[in-house]
Amino acid sequence: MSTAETPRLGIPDATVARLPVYLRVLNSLTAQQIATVSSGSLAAAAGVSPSQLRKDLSHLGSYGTRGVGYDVEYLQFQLGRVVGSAREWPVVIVGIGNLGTALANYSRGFRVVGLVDPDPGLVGTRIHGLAIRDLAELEDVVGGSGARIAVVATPAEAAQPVADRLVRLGVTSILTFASTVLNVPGHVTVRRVDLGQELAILAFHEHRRTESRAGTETAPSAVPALVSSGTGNTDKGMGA
Amino acid sequence: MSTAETPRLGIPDATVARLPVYLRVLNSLTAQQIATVSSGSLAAAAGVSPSQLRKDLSHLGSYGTRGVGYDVEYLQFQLGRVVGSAREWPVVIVGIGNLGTALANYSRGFRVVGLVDPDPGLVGTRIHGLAIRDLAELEDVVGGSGARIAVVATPAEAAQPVADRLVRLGVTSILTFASTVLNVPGHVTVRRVDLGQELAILAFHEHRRTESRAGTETAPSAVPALVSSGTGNTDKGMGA
DNA sequence: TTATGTGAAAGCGTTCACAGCC
DNA sequence: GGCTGTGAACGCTTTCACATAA
Repeated sequence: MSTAETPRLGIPDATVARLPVYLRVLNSLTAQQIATVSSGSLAAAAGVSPSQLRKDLSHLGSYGTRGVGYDVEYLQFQLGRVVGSAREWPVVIVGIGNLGTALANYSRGFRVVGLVDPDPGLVGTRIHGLAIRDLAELEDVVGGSGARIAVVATPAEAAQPVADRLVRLGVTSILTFASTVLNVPGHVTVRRVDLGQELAILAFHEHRRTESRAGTETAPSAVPALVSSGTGNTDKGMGA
Repeated sequence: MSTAETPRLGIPDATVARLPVYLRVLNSLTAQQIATVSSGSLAAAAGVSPSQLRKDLSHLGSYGTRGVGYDVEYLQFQLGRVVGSAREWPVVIVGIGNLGTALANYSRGFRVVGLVDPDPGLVGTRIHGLAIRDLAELEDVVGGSGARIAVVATPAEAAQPVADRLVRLGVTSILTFASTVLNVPGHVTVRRVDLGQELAILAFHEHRRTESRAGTETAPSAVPALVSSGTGNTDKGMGA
């Protein structure tokens, strides 16, 4: 063990969830031809505190230069290596409604290799040159592409059966938009994004606001704000 | 202050994020004409542990009956009251691409009162009877509807200017799908859903899996699984 | 002097275990 | 007996403060 080339397994989940954000900011910095960046600026752009950014990066290794900052390109490379975004993962999308279509048009960091939908009127349609295939051929599509990541953008009632088939086909990562909770074996990673739920959470915050405006005898107290701008800088001070 | 009718301000954010899930399960139980439910069943259906469900509900009040469980309809009512889903919040959607359209078709617990897009080819088109209006008229649309919740489903570069205008119009809750981090005043709640990022996180997990399969000299160690099925029941035991 | 990297402390969230009530 | 409600323990995440290096 000479130079610390070890990315070290065991990165906290919370950190993993933020790495793609950092990577995106770095991409934007590269586009602006910015070669070096400090933890303060990078953190501000990513909407986190500088110390959190440094702690996050420290889990991957020491890729910065003290007194200077981070070399954008190098850090970008290292992050890309860890996140796996460097390699483009094959992804299969099940359910080509508005949401599925939106995903199909995405193509950063991964490659859509399969589109599946049960609607006969949709089967055969092409998105970016890729034809939509029938749900019955799911086994073929997944098996043929070797995809391990799948997106479930079907109605709620279809989600679980589809997930079961996906898991049987060797899929180990699922992104679902269905409002139901998917039941999968422990070795499968599921991420659920529920648009209705996101709005319901916002509704709660509005509800709380109007309630406190009605003003019972509870202290007014400043609203904490779940996610605000990254203005609450800590550390020592912040560079302009 | 006699009976505990106080929903108590200061519910943990993590709990707030789960309440809509519980509410959805309760709706489904009502549809099945089920009158009573235990924390165990409800938790299983929601994909959380029974103790977590009970703790979550305990923040709202004591709405269950010991030895029996929860009255579905009553709990549904109380949860709806807290979440604010009972009242249908007016929502404005900016950016009517595939994502915006998907949102526009949603209509549970809130009411879409405005659709806005800069594309002249789209302006005038109706979704569920509501006409898409030009981005230039955003002030009119938001002001006229009194909406406090807005969805930003625009390309990344348009998100910040749109958010600025929304905030100026009195919007205090924003759901954004743009990959950039929105800069807003502290009193505004922002929730960001980045589809590309969700996939990037899954890609990381796949990356980690294949890496540990390649097996460097690091200990193999069982993969933790970020989100699995709720099979890991704790408490005492689990019913069927 | 600057800005990173990191132990230590503080803050949250989840799980446990059991008291309390039906 | 059964199941809820909840203090206490535990573990994870974030923040702080400073040692470290250019």
